[in-house]
Amino acid sequence: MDILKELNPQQKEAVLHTDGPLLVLAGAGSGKTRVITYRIAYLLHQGILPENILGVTFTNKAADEMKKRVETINNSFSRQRLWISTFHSACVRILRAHLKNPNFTIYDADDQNSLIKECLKELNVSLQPKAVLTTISRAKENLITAGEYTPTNFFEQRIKPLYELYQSKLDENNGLDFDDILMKTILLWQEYPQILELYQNRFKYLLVDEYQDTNYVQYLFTRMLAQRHSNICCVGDDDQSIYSFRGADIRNILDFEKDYKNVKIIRLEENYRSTDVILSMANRVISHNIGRKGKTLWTRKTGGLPVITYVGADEHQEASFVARKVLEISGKGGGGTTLNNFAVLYRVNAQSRVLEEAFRRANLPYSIIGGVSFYGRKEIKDILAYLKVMANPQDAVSLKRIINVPTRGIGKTTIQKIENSAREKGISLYSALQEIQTTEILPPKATAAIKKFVELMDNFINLKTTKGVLELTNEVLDKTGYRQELKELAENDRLDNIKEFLISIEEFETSNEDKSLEAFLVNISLYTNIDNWDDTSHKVNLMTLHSAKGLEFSYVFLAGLEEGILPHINARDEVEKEEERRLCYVGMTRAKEQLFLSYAIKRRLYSGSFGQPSRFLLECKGRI
DNA sequence: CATGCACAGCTTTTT
DNA sequence: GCTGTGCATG
Repeated sequence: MDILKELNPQQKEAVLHTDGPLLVLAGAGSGKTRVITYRIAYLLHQGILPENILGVTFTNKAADEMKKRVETINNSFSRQRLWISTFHSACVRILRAHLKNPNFTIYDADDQNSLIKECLKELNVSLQPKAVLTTISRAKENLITAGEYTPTNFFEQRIKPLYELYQSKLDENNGLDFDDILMKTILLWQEYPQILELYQNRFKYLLVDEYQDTNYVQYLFTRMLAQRHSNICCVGDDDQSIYSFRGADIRNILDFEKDYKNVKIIRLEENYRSTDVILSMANRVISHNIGRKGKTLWTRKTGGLPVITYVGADEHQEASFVARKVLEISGKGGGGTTLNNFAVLYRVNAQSRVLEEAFRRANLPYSIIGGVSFYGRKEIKDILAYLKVMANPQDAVSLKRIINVPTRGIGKTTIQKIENSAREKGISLYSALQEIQTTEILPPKATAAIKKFVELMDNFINLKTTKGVLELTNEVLDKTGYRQELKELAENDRLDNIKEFLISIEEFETSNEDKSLEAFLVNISLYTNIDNWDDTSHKVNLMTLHSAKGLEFSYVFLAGLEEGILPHINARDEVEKEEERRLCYVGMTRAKEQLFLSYAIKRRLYSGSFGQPSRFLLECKGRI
């Protein structure tokens, strides 16, 4: 097979070792994606059926890219039958196939927030919604249901009833939060072993990307599937584990040898990305971490441009320096390097503002990756809420979001009354709205408004059977007066966003087999802002260190290398400090040609003051 | 029911 | 120091 010639000995070994558990410790830029894609292509070449392979990644972008790359190597298989997807979309697919009520709504962070606020109010508890949600999420990540949750301290005692109420509300709404998607899949398998068996038999070959970032449920997912055939290949880098705050457990990769018998471990240590100068600096920083699997990256690219350290008097100077350097390098020789080859990486989103100002002053186009996502915009969420109610009228969170948007005379007290009556009767909020015409607990004006709203929604729901998503959405925009209102208020940005949203629907309809409203909503819910990032437009990329993982750029700036920012002030113990160090390492290893490190002596951020150079700077240079 | 003001709260966030 | 949220007012 010709393709094997394009691999180095270790990569080749990883591709050829198809049977039995395999752990590939792939350093930054060592051709990890190449190994996974070639491995899949090789399996197919060996006559393994596409439906017998499952590849799991963390982002849709990674999954899409992988699928594309497999296709370029080997085009003679049915792409429909090959599953390369994120953990979440794989689980949604499984749940939709086996759950009694498969038209569930996926609740995002916003929806979760509204729901938990309701719970806090109802139970008259004053805790931060975020803290409660994090605790619940952590429980679900560890497969602990509301019923099983056993408090061990006062805080958890207060959480328990909240978790129970929150979960019962989710169930009533037929809604699943992101953690439910994973947890319920495992619970399904535990309850119905024959369903698990079905998938064990189907997926004879498993590939797991970014294994260092898996949490307990994700680990279980792979473990349970692999139990039968043990053909599992996990690829990861313990030095790039940066999501422990989301429940990622570095032990999954460190204990791989204990979990499986006859484990083969292959290290990919040749780096094809960075120059020797950059790499040795990154190596020096990460070597300060203990508890690593241990590996040393090397490169054939000897020498290279020097790493530049800049000390600014304040954050504005630092930002000007970055903009100046970008101008200088990109302008060199009248053409130089295009702007998409530059990235500015920072620890916290709040740092982006000063940088943006500097780029605007310098007339340099930039794009921010992350921050508020497109689908997180109010107008998009409003329209989506209409579509969600159509797909699942039980979804009271979405229903309450749009019941008075645009305003149609259904106020807070009215909603409260109907909610109460719904609870008394034990029916959904939407059913209560439908029944309202025959009761007289409401003033005639409110009753009329509700009647009109229900008529509108019922009409939409009827249209669902005959019209596609695009037509439905246009119908919503027109019949609700939403578009009209935005026009009257001259909200042009929002109108543009809606136009873009309509375009994304068209794209969905042309590129997907299942064009149903339900499929569209799943698609949207599981998409994130990094997924539709256009890395070819000529703009400087601004993003957090977290968002930068998996990406590479010719020129990389690490801004704000100060004690308190990186490592972050909240990273208190040594374990957390090590994760900050890995974050720094991830940032450094993004650079292909040149790396710039900067910090400011004085910085205004959250009214705090920083200014001490980061310990990581000292560690990599030995001096400042 | 929309508007305005005070006030909390602020790390990262693949889904 | 800034921004989004929640409550009170008109």
